[in-house]
Order: sequence, then C-alpha cells, then structure tokens
Amino acid sequence: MNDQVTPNFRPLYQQIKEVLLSRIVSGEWPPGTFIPSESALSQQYGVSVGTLRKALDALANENVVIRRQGKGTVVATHDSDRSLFQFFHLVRLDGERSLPISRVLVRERRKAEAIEAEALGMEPGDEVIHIRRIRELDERPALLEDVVVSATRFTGLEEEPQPLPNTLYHLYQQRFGVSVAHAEERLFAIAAGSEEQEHLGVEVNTPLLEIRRIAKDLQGNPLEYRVSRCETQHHYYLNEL
Amino acid sequence: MNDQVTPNFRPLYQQIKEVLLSRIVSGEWPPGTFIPSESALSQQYGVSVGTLRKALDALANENVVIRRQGKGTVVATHDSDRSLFQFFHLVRLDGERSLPISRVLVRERRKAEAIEAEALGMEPGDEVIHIRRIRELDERPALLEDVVVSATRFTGLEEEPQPLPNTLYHLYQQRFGVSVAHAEERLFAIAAGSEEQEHLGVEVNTPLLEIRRIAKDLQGNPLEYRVSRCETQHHYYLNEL
DNA sequence: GAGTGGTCTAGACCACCCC
DNA sequence: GGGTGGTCTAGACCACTCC
Repeated sequence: MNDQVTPNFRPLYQQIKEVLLSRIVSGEWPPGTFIPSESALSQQYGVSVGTLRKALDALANENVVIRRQGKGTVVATHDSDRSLFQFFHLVRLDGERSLPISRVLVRERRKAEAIEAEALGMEPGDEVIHIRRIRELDERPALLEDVVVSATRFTGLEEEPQPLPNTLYHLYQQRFGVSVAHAEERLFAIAAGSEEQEHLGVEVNTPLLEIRRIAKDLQGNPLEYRVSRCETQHHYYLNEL
Repeated sequence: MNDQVTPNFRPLYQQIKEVLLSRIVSGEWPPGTFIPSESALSQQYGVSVGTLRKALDALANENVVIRRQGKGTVVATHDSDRSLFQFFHLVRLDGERSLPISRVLVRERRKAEAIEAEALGMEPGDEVIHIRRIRELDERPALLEDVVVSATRFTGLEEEPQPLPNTLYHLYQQRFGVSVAHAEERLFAIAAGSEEQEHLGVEVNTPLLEIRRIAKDLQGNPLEYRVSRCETQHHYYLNEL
C-alpha cells in the first residue's frame, strides 16, 4: 500500500481487508457484483497476491464475499442459498428446512420504546418503524414477529411496495444499501398470551420460544431489533456448535 | 508426503491435516501437550512449511488445536478458557457469563431408551450410563440435566470419583481419551412438570427452555445425548450468528 | 539468543469456468 | 485459450516467549 505508512502496527492484510470492506460498504461494489481479480487488486495496492488473498479469504470467512474458483469473487447477497439460512434456525421436526411465508399484520411509524431504543443505540423517543407479521411454515402459523428499525435509517419502509418481500434483509440490502452481517440472539421460554392465541392458534399459556435478535451491519452497528415468538410443537430451533 | 501416492485428488494440506488429526485422536499427542514445530513437521512429511501451516490453521479453526506465537501449537483441552463456553450458552440477564456448579441426583447404568439409542447410534436395549444433575448459577438452580452415554464406551463412568467434576467433557477427555469437538442442539419450549417444580423451584407449567444436545467427537461420531431443562427468568440462551 | 508461530513476498502450476 | 481462484513452494523478516 502506498498510503497508510502509519507507525501503528497492524498486519498489512488486515489493512487491505478493511479498505476492501469500506469499498463494499460505500456501495462501490454493490451486493451481487464481481470485484476485481486478485492480481488486479494486488497491483492496485502494491502488495503481493498472497497478502491480498489473505484479506479476501478473511472476508469470505465472514460471509461478506463469496469466492468461486474459475469465476471470481462476488459480494454476498441475502438471496444466495448460503445466506438464506444463516439467520433462520427453525427446522421442522423431521429435520427438513424451508423458508417461511410472511403475512404482515401491522406496519407503522411510532416512537421507540425504551428497550428498542437501547437495542438499536437510539434515544428513547426517536422514531422507529414497526412491522408485525405472521410467518407460516408448511401452511401453519409458526412465528409471530415484531420487527423494529430506525425510521431515519429506513425512511420510507413503512410505505414500501405493499407485499413486503419474504426476506426483509434482502430488502434492506437492495432498497437501503445495508447488509445484515451478524446478529445476536437471546432465547427465552415464555407463556402464550391472547395475541399468540389469536395468531398462532395455540392455547393461552402454551410454552413458546421467544427469540430477541439484534441484527448488525458489516461494521457491527445495530440495524434491527426483532422479537419472534415461536411455537415448538411442530418445529425446533437448531444450533450447531 | 511419501505415502499417499493415490490418484484420488485431494489437496495436500487436507491430507496432512487428517494425518495430524489421526495422530491426535490416537493419543500420540494427548490434549494439553505441544506438538512438534511447523518446521519439524514439514521436514517429517516432506512438504513446505506453508502447506503444513494451512493444515494446522485448519485444525486451529476447528478448535482442535490452539496456536500461540512464540510458544507453539498445543492440543486443545476442555479446561481452556476458550473452550469452556463453547458448549455453555446460558447467560445471566445482565450479560455476565459464569460456569454452573453441579449436584448429581442420579447415576445409573440401564438400557437405552429408543430416542437415546437413535441419538447415539446404538441399538435399542444397549446399555447406557445415565447421569441426572442440577446445575446452579449464582446459587440458584438453573438447569435440570439428563446426560446419557454409551456404557461400553464409557465403562466405569457410573463408579467414577464420587464428586463428579463440574465439566463432564474434561472428564471424558482425561479419563476416556475422547474429546467433544462439535454438538448439535435442538431447542424447544416446554411446560415444567413436577420434577422441574421440585428441582428448579418453579411452579408447574412454568415455560422452560429444553435443550436436546448430541455431542460429537473429532470425527463426528455421537458421544453423548443430553437433555437440559432451563429456567429463563434469570438467564437466557445466547447465540451469536 | 534461540525457537516458535505470524507476516509477506514472488513465482510456478493446477482445477475450474466460460467463450 | 484465457482468466479466475486454489494449491504448493522457498525464503526472508517480524513479533512473541522463554531462558
């Protein structure tokens, strides 16, 4: 690299990795596009191919980028098969995995509640967009989901095309230019209330799995707070360690 | 490498990786010991240091081995700080993580139930060792846990030193020479029964988190089937994606 | 100072994809 | 056949640990 002659020691490949990441985040290489080849980039930055490979491999490990021998390196999208199940862990009892179909119940703009503001790093009272939906698996309601995002960062989401797409993260990426890269999920067991009774078709006090997720962008900033209540008679939450 | 002139194409570093893994599994390098240096191993196998590095890095990524600049490469143990929380995801509501203290209720040898036999790849009726214990966090019972392992693979476990160690996987490793490397967890929401009422101090029908885990060794063979019922008033299950 | 793993380089060849 | 990423090599130097 020509710039970055700073005395702070960080491995070259990490600096390269961050530069590449910033070019992705900036929108210079939108999701789905091919980035320049290893040799082109290594010349561009004046480093060896090996060093540049280490940077790209690191990005690939974090699912930021997908590499294919013979084809090239692509910025990851949320509709690729690999990404689809990164954030969806519900599995049918027989082990089959499929994506749910969504039905939106509520889409509104309102002030953030305290817990939402804290999760999103906002001030209480800042405006958010709230989406509530049912997600069905095998034509059976499986999830009651409340999604909350910043109204300033996602301006206009509450008026989006009437049928909201099934995978919100794909919409975030295409419409708002932000990619969900990581998430933190906290799981609780709760008792169904009247809302869950109505929408999930379970009796009041049925045990449900509650998943509170904070989804974060490529740099780790919180993007979305989502609470899902899930029926576990016909599905379970799968985690591989 | 001198052997392995087979025509089936697999990258050299993967073959090296498997050879190293087999030497670890065989007990030649027990957990906690340092394996030979990169240069020594590369000479031993007649490959370049870079290739050997790739093999070792892969093993490090899978937590089989831990590498430390200036010191060497050590076979991972289940008491290292890194490993301790790989399989323990319960977190206190304020975010603090600590390991639970266990109290054994049952330790017996009996025939496997159908679901246990299936999980462990055994025949129904084969003998298993069953351990039931309470695990306390902050002096409050948090988990009621049933652990089932093959009685032939873990011969003598039912008569182990009376205070069973807190971390069973450490015992498996030291006493039986097997390391738990991976696990698959299936999470359900269930209602507390009388047993949970008695041992966890919750009312009957309180929603609980049930975690069904199949723990596997370095080669992916099932080692242990464990069902934990967990109270989520004071803790939650944390999953980072 | 000696030994370890970590970084970086430069170059060769291979497997894969597409034209 | 030309381009891509994947493998393998050989060697230099650096950062860290321990004696």
